[in-house]
Amino acid sequence: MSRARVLVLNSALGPLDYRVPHGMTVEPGSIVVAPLGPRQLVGVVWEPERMPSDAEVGDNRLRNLIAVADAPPLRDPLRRLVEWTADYYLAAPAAVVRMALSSTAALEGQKLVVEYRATGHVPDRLTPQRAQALERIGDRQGLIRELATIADVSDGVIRGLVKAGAIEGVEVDIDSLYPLPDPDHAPPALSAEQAAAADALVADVAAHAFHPTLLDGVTGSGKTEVYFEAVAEAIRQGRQCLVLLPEIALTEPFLKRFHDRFGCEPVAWHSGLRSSQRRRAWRAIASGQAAVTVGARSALFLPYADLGLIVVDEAHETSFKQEDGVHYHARDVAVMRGKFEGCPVILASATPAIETRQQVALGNYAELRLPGRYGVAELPTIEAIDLLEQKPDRGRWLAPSLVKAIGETFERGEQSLLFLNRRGYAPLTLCRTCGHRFQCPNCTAWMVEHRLTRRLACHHCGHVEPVPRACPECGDEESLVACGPGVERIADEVAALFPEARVAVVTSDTIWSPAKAAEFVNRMEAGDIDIVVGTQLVTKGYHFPNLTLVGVVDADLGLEGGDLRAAERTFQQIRQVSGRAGRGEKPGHVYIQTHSPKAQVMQALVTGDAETFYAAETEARRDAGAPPFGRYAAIIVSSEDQPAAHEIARLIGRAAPEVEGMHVYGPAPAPLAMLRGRHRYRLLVHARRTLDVQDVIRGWLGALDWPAKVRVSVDVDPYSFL
DNA sequence: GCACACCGTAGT
DNA sequence: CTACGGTGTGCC
Repeated sequence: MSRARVLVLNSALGPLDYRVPHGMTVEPGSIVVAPLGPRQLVGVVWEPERMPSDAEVGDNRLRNLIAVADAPPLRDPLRRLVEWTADYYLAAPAAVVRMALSSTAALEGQKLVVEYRATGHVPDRLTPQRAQALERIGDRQGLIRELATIADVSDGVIRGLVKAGAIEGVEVDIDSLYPLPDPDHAPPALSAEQAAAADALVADVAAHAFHPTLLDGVTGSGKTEVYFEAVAEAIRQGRQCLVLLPEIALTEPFLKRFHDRFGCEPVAWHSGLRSSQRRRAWRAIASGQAAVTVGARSALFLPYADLGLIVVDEAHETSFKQEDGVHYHARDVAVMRGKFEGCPVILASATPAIETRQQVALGNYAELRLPGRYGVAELPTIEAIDLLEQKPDRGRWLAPSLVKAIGETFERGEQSLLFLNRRGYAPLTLCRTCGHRFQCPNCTAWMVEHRLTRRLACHHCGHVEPVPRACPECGDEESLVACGPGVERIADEVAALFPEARVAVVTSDTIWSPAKAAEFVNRMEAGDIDIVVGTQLVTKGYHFPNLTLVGVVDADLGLEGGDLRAAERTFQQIRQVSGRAGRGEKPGHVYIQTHSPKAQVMQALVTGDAETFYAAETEARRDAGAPPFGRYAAIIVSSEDQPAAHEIARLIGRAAPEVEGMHVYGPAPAPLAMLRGRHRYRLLVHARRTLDVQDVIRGWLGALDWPAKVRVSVDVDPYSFL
């Protein structure tokens, strides 16, 4: 009798064994449908020795597999990646497999749809509508609805023509093919530096071997053009490429640049896809038809048929770290995928993470540097504005010299960008009379006022409520005041200062789809916007030659909270947004508003001396035993029932094993003590780099038990300390 | 994660 | 005795 071990898509369950019925064949990686109780679940066949089950189930208790999906089996490298990810991030293998099978519609097999086209036969009764339809349709083919639109007639006319034999139906695959990018469509003229870097990357692609490279170039140095040459080489070899971007908003400008270089768009993968688009992309990726896929981090686990190159663009971005579900870091998992697939991995960044630079220092990653800006563009001048010296008026946030610079830029007909990493109008609303503060009912967080939507919103759980006229505490009317600035408030200030200027607010609230991003890019390029006020969304990827001024409204914002990467993140973010200035022929200027212009980060930004900053930051990390010289893991205990969460957190704390080279802090209430209605406690594990913390935590938590209402999640290599 | 069994209690 | 919600457990 033939049995199969199956990872069913249920995170609460380990691998389950099934009987393979007569006439069915499966192999490791086969995607199958399995019965589970009264239900049917999708699962993946796995090697039993790689996925041990805790209790062997006898042959007589096995149920039959129901079906094998009409999709290629998950290949070895992907299965090894799933195992590694589950192991490293202490996640259920099923939760990781789920990311690979992220389109249920794709598993339903090939689907045909009937399209219609002219037969050449002229019908006996040729009415004017029929004649018009046949003429406009020509040799085009499509659904009846589409043909009717093309011909500008009702679908009744088309149906009549089908009946009369002038149009016939043909069955075609519902998933139309993606166009093949042409590696020689429009090769750019590369500088000598760029060409040298491109050559090295092309050689790596040709070598068909795992080889991670940090492509380190200042903003505007033409990193994209360089790695596009490696992409072109992979296309020539008929192998697939994956380009990871940190957020959906960046896909739009990327698609455009890709189209310019390769003559068509790549396959896009992100959370905004409709299920039919998702299905089409998934099947094209699995069959090998998709030559180049660009996507958010979730594209990393897709079942590429033959992956020849992985690029992680803006590789330092912290948004590559997934904060819920499986807490993986896409940059690190990308390197592992390259290792299992045996293909090169390019990490492109103007401000690489210290972790990545350390890998270079250790000789694990190669490095290619692009020190100069491409073409005529010069790096912008950078100046700090001391907010203690140049105090904006009460209720204002822009210092006089920045206002003056914005005015001059506007006069010259050039564009300005003001960066503030805070959505909405004001981060806190309170009552002047009684001091009441608006707090989210589900989270330990203030409600943020959004004037565009006239709502108070919680940025953690999405709870929204209308802004009341009167204080809910004391009933006073007109007593509510907004405290602190958000981008909307800065936009108001700018509009008041420069009434003729056209101001755009760019945040995830206004740019929530690739189409919205495209619209913004078009308006910027057409010169329909004079001043942009935006969050981190505008700090990277965009290339606007007429944008010459960047103002950082509050450079100190990211330094609050004492996160171990705060200084590094501030440096990266401001450096990145500075890079938006002066990318064309006109020189760029950057003003950084800060309360501590003497601080090391600010000095590094002003002088442009990245090396000194990185060296000091690296030493500080080494002294503290912080990553990459030591490791952290966070254990988060949460429950709607606060005493239960507290009790289990204490239980876990008491059970902490004594391990040489490891220290456990807490439990303590998490900084976000309540999130989405769940009370949270945190423990922080700090360990020596060489210690297998995952193994220790597995043993530690594995010996404990807690009620189902309490959730315990582990965040290995945490980026968020909330 | 979900379906279903099991339990207690309010309501008849 | 039933109707309902809350909790617990197996699923191969």
